[in-house]
Amino acid sequence: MRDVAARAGASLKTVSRVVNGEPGVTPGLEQRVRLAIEHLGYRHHLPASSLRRGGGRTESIGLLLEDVGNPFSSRLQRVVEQVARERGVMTVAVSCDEDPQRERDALAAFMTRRVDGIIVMPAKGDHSHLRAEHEAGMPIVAVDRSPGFAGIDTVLVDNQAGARRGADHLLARGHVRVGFVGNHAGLSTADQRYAGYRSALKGAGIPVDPALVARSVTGIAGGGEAAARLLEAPDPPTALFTAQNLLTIGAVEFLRAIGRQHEIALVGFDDFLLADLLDPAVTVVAQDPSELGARAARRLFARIDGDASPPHRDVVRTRLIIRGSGELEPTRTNSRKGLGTARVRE
Amino acid sequence: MRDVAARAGASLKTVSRVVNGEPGVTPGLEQRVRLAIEHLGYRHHLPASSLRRGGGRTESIGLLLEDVGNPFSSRLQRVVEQVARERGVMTVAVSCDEDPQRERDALAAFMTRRVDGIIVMPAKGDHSHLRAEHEAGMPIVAVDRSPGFAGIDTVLVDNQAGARRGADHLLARGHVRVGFVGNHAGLSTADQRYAGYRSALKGAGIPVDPALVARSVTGIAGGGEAAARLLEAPDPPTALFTAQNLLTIGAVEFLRAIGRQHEIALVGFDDFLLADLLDPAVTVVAQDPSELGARAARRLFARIDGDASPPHRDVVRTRLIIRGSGELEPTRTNSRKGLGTARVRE
DNA sequence: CTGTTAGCGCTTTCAT
DNA sequence: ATGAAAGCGCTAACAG
Repeated sequence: MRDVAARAGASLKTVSRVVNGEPGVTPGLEQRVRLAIEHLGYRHHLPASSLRRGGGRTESIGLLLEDVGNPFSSRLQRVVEQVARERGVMTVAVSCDEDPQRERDALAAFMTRRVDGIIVMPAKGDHSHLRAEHEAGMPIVAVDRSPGFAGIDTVLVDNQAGARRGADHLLARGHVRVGFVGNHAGLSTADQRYAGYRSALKGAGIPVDPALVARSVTGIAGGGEAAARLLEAPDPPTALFTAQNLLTIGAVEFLRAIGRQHEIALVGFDDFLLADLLDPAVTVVAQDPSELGARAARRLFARIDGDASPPHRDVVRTRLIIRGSGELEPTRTNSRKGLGTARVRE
Repeated sequence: MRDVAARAGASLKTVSRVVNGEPGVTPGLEQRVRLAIEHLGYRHHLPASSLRRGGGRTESIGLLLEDVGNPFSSRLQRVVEQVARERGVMTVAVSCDEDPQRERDALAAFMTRRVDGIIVMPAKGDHSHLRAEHEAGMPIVAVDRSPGFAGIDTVLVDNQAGARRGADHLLARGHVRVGFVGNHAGLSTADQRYAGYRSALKGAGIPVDPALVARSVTGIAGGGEAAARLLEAPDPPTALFTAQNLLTIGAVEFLRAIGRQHEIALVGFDDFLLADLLDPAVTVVAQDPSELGARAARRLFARIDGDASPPHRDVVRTRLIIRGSGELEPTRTNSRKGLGTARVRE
């Protein structure tokens, strides 16, 4: 920048003015400065600029996700990035794979880098650090999951109502033995979905049978294994409610592998690509990650812009998408595993 | 930091030493400093630190993708982020949706933020800016697509060989009328895949029929429409080769919608989740985005660490995954479009 | 082992 | 309308 000033025969401040588009520079001078910039290949240095500037915005935000590879997360990221870009802000995304330690590390790294704000999908466990950073003045919005304490903006999905809706859908079809496969117990979303399942059973006057419940299940493989385990119960389920997208996929794979995909009803929480092309197509309780991300981003930027209103709590509704797998009738016979066993359906 | 020094009764430099874990500080003093840091809630300021430090690493890299929402991109991002994290480096991801203008903007933004390096999946079109930044000293690695000029490290997929393999697979099954559905003509990957298709036909002594080729097709909906168009040709294809994951999905949806998924053979380029659960399961030429990302990231960090060797050109092989859709025999009857119109072929 | 001084690249403040 | 000087938070270089 010094070189630019020298070459243009202007002062540092003038160059600064031109670079930042501030008014009060003679067109001729401005032209000379621009030429010098062009000629020298000068690049504005944002970090240095932020340093001196009041408030010191870095024009970047942090996004802390479970796993960028999960379709739900990546759609969320997509829209957050888009909203940020419209403001000239870049998004730094970190996957922490449900690891609280990594979450803490990433949060610390965000602080150190002085991002302007953070959107976080809290892992399970302790969130005191989150609270600490927030109280230190960092704008933070929790998305998809409750941070476990008040005082912070949150944008959540109506998990309990959605899960209840999904389970009710199966019960309405006449299913009495409905299995539940859920992810990480202790995670707010997982717990709420489980609560929704319980509430549906309770509403139908059916007791919860522990043999039909698998919790803290992880990933596609885990979902398949859990489904297998549930179907081995003495009095096995005729329907499954899977509380997360990967678990649903795992269950679908398993049912298909044993050739019972048209026999065991299935409703999944969270939609996924191609769910409508499977056979049977998978009935799901759909969330809207784009909506979630957009609201979270807007909330965050409102805070960054100085909004000091009390913490908001925004809840996005879910939608039941009927496709076929959730509308299968309960089988009357006791279910048998394995292939090729003929059975009566009635 | 000044406050910390004052409270600990030490100098700024000593605090700096403690913060950076430099040797040569008396344990007692160090303890006092740590206490003061804790008490005052002091946070190290990385941007300021970078500014003064030699070379001024920002400990961040830029990742320029087509669309973070595409599974291929998000898996790539995942692994890049992981490699970066192991070095304490954060990843700034930007989706530019094949828009060259956005690509330029994002690149400029990366420069302005002084990222330590950039991994870019070049959009089609002009890449002079890429070259310019690279010559200005920014470490850059092109991934998945050729940047259109030499001099820069690239990590590519063997698109042409992979596509040839996929098309050959269909030809070997006896198909003579093989349709091609590809994305953006002008994009290196798309062009290479098309070249692979042509080379396969040539090898079989079959001329390329323009009526069976759809290029510059975009997205799931586009893939479906293109498949529809091809099947309406006077002498329609008995097999389709779709050159990108979304196009494959679109074609699958369409074939299924018209009930001919067991009749028209299909091989897709790029694997996708659940491809093995569809009916028929979809035969694909699989790429390995994780491998691609890992190699690109390692290459980038080698450059960042000062590697000045000539540009590398790394090619990752593809793998044909046989699942069913690509092994369907050519139908002898003339194909019928729509529903119910019978026609004779020969 | 510890502290002082200078200065990274930029923008503020205040003069001119 | 333009510029000189001071300083953002930190660390390199050199003292003590």
